Order: sequence, then structure tokens, then C-alpha cells
Amino acid sequence: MIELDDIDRQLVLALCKDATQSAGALGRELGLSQPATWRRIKRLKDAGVFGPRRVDLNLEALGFGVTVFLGVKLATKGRVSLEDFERAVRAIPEVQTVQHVLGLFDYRLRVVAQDLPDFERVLRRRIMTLPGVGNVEANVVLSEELLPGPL
Amino acid sequence: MIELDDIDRQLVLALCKDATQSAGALGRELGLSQPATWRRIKRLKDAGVFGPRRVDLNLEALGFGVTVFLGVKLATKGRVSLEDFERAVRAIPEVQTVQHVLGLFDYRLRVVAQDLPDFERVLRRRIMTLPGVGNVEANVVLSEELLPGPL
DNA sequence: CTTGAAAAGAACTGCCT
DNA sequence: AGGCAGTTCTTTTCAAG
Repeated sequence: MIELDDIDRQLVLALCKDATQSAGALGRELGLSQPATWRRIKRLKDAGVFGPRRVDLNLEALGFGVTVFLGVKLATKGRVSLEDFERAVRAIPEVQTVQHVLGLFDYRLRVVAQDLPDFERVLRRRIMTLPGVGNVEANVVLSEELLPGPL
Repeated sequence: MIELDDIDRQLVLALCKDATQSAGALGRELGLSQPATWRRIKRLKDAGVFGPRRVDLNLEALGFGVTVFLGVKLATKGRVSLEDFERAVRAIPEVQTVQHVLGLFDYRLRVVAQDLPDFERVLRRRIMTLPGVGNVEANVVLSEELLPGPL
């Protein structure tokens, strides 16, 4: 497990807020030189503190105004059923995230759609027809807030 | 609403997979020159296609091995109750995401903890003591897969 | 849209304290 | 570990076809 000191923590938090900041700019905030800051960031990267760098899309601006979290309970749950379900769900373009979970449901899916009529189409023709689907619960997202996290 | 042509779509998808690629490298894949690729990316940025650039942390490597999605149903739901609940939930370090949702629950929370005993502590001392909490449902995340999305 | 090039800035390196 | 100075790379901008 990776241990971070105070300065590392501040660097990581600053990068979580805005990943476009340069090592020089970050260092100035903390009273560190550019190379010192860069070396710390490199050490953190090499230690695997950061996940793969991705861009996240502004889906609203692209016409996807509706986000729904679905809980899915499978009717049949053999090894084959799980693999069949996962393969089929990966083929649905509107599904953004697949979580295999423990609890009242077997899977949680993050699904986007253009609007509610479009979501109904996705739900009826894509989700409900998935192999082995039992119960489905839906939560339409009204707003989402990302917090600093546990550091 | 922003319209993308085929090349834009390929650029966006490539950046979703790996945001560290340079404009030159991206252009080479698509048979475009570096300036042409750069201009397209700039146009997309200015159009607001991309959300704020953040880094995502490898929480497992930092000692947070457990991720749980909680559904929370409030017992009392006036305007004040929602604001009180949101303010209190924002103060819990282990809460990563707060979603206000429509459906069987009022909120969905993404919570991380070091392990299951640690999660029990968070649940009993932080979550269950939130103002106005009624029913709580938990799904422990076993695995999570991010898909390309609806483009 | 392309190629070529130049300027600015950020990333990286070696050496020193 | 951090700072300084310098090199290399990418980004960013421009000129010309």
C-alpha cells in the first residue's frame, strides 16, 4: 500500500480538481520548485496512484440529457449466465458502466439516453431483453456532485 | 446541441481511451496532419464537448479496497431536509459521489472504505446518523467496467 | 486541408547542496 | 529530499501552397 505525505496529498488533491495544471504551477502553490514537483508527480505515477488518464465527456452537450442508474437482478445465475449477461450488456451503446455488485441486485448499470422517450426505448428493447434478466430497478439522476474523496 | 462528424467521433473515442496522446499521434492514426488534428480538438474543447480534466485515483493502491453504492431513502423530505442532508453528506470524507435521484431512493452515494470492518464503521457512525435518513440499501462493488459509451 | 517552421511552454536530466 | 541550469519534447501559432 502506498503512503503519501502531506505534500503528496496536496498535489493529488490539486490534480483531482484540475489535471491540466503544469508541474511548475502546482509547485508555486506549495512553495516547491518545478523539478521537485515533477519528481513527486512522477513518483506517484510510477507507484500507480493515478488510474489511466481519460477525458470525460459532457454528455448533455452531446444531446444525452438523461442518465439512469439501473439495478439488475438476474433470474438465473450460473457461471454461464453471468458471462452471457456481461457480453450482451457490453454491446449496448447506451451503457456507460457495468458494475458487478453484491447485495439486492447482481449488476448496476449506468445508462445514458437522449431523453425519457429514448430511455424507454433503451429499457424495453435493450435492457429487458438481456439474457437472464429478472428484476430491474431504475433511478433517474437529477444531479450529481463529485467530492474530494477520502484523502 | 453539438454535432460531430465521423473524424470527431474517432478523435473523441481515442481520447476517452487515453487522454495522454498528443495531437500528432492521434492525427497519424486517422491520416490527418498535426495542425488539422489540433484544430479539431480545440474546436471540440471550445464547444464544451469535454468536461473538466481530472485525474482519477487508484483507490485500491491507496488502501481503499472497498467501494459500495448506497441507495438512501429519506424519512422526511421538505426543502430543508434535502439541503441538510446534502450538507451533512458532503462532510463525510469517504463519500466520493452524491447523486440526487428519482425512483425508489432519493440519493445514491458512492462510498469507499479500507475494508469491510472500516465500511461498517462508516455506515453506522456516518451514514446512519445523517439527518432524515430512512431506508438504506447497499451494493458492494465486485468489479467495474467502463465502456466506450454511446458515440 | 496540407507542409514547414518558429515560438512558448512544459517535460525531463544531471549536477550540486 | 530540494534547487539550479540546461536539454528535449509537445503544444501552439503562423505563413504559404
